[in-house]
Amino acid sequence: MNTQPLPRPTESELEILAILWKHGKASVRTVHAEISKSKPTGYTTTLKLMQIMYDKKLLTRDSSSKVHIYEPAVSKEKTQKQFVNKMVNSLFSGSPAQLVLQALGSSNPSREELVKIEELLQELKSKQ
Amino acid sequence: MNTQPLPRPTESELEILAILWKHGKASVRTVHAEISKSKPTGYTTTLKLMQIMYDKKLLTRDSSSKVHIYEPAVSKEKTQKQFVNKMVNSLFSGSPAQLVLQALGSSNPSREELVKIEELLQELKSKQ
DNA sequence: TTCATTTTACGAGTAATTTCGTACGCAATG
DNA sequence: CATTGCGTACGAAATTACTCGTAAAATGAA
Repeated sequence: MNTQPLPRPTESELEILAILWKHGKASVRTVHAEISKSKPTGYTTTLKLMQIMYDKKLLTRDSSSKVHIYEPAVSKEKTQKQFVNKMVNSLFSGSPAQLVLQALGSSNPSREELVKIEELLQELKSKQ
Repeated sequence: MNTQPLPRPTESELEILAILWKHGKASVRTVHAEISKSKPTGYTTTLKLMQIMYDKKLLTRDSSSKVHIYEPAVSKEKTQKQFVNKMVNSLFSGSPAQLVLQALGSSNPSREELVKIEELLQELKSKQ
């Protein structure tokens, strides 16, 4: 039970999630250090954002010691799906294949990736 | 040469663009009628949004008659690219192929679409 | 214990997006 | 020519997202 859909993360929240998906767990300090590599921002800004994400249940945290340790409460895969769906609906008339064509067209996939895609393609074909 | 990148459309602006891409040209009345099928909203809300989009140069308009006729000033394809890029960067570590795998995985493409994707795939392979 | 440092909590300001009320113009109808 | 209906313009409120200053609690070193 209890699988109500969490709100879609905002743009800034996504940056934080990306870092936490990479690290697994981290303190605000760590996340902020990482973020400020690419964009200048105050420590308390990152803190506040992570607190909001905690309230929204996008993150969990261990507050048993002074330094709270945060962890993503949503998986990268689920979140990717959420955004892909949204995009397919709003920009690709509900057709994922159209998105695939667009994404493939503007990419330079390695041979390895091409092979993976082909495999998946064969599998889908056989299921039809 | 005046090809400065236009701002990414917001979520509501995207709904309007979607309708205009379908219709080619349309009045506020027409767009609003279409939008209010799916979500209740005031006429002047749609009007204001379209005026803002006009100011931002996302739309052009013919105001020679009383009823202004609006038209998209950005192509569907360019806009799709813009959003796909953004998404690839923020959620797929910059790898379009990862996005493709995700999108393919959660889709039920028709045989015809599968074939199109395969063709593109072969083309990419040969180019390598 | 006292002091400096690190961290969280909280309130509030700013900015962007969305919403809508109101005014006003114009044209058709009586 | 008044009235009604339909359109645009515009200002501003409401909502959401982002930013930061300040205060207070916890920690640990002198």
